[in-house]
Amino acid sequence: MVSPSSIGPAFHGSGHAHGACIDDALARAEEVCRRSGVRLTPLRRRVLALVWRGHRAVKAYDILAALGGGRGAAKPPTAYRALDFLMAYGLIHRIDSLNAFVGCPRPERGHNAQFLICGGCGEVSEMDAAGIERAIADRAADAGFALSRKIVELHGTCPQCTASPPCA
Amino acid sequence: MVSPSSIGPAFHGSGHAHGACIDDALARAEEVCRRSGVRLTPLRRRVLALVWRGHRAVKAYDILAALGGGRGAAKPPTAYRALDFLMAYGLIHRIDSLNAFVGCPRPERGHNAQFLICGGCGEVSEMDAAGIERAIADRAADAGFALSRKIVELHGTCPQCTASPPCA
DNA sequence: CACACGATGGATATAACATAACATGCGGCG
DNA sequence: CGCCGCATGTTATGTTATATCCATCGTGTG
Repeated sequence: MVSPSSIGPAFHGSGHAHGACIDDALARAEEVCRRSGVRLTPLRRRVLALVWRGHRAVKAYDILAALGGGRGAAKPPTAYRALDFLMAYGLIHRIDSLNAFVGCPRPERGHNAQFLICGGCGEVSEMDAAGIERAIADRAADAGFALSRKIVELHGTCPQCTASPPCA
Repeated sequence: MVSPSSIGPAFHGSGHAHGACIDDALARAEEVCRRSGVRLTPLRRRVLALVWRGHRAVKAYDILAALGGGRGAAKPPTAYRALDFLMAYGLIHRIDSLNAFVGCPRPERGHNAQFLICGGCGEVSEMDAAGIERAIADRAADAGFALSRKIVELHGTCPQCTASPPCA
């Protein structure tokens, strides 16, 4: 069985009980907000659940469309405000190279993150690889460069897609 | 003197003869195109020179505005097509986290690249740090992940800006 | 209660970034 | 010439993101 909240370059593939991933993410979010004294409002909760619809990065306008299901469609600021909030508390990450957002599997701790992004299935796997961070910190130090935000987005093909490309 | 085509995390600061950087970049581009049997047309040359206006990342619509100097203003596809061409031949890189483009100081060889991006002066410094590449390759291999595109964009503050922040 | 306030999010508009689809011009070549 | 291929121009539209202003709601306080 795949442990849904484990960290590392684990790709989930198509066969796992994803409901638990969503539930876990929401539970973690409740906890983070409780500790920070901020509110996980129904809207923010809904947006977080939408980001966690899968292990793929989700576009802001897809969120928006999903929100607006009924008649009065939701407007962009509604989605972006919720996404900004979730980012501020580390509950989601933005993947700049995709203009999209992905759930953070472990928002509870400040962490570094690198992303493996499969071009086949679209799955995004978050890592916190000490070796990569160290190499980056070393190089920045050599250059006298004070790091703030570190973006590492690695595109390629995950093991499942390498084994059996998604032809469907 | 600063060697304009040297590689490494060298920041140029404000005091260098930048004309030489532009001239060198154009000369390298001519050479790359000659070898590949493609044409560095006047438009492409102009766009490349505009990207090399400084060591900062340049936005597509700024290029566009600079192109449209005369009467019939240039349209977006004009700029994007030239930028796409320059990217295809490695003459410029796209900085995804800025939606902007920066000249490549050594297009002549296939290479990896990581970018140091100063939030103070905006200067972007391209590196090819073997240690970072190795750490990334190792981690991807552990995950059984076949890498294609590697994005490493490191935001922070360059030595010059750390020493004397650009208050002006 | 009346009021001020801060937080949330709805509404309107527009800015910023990017591409699709089709037309034109121009040089090379049979 | 007639055709092709490439580069560029033109028109329109799609996609992503933000600014600004306003309505609502809960809460603390006089």
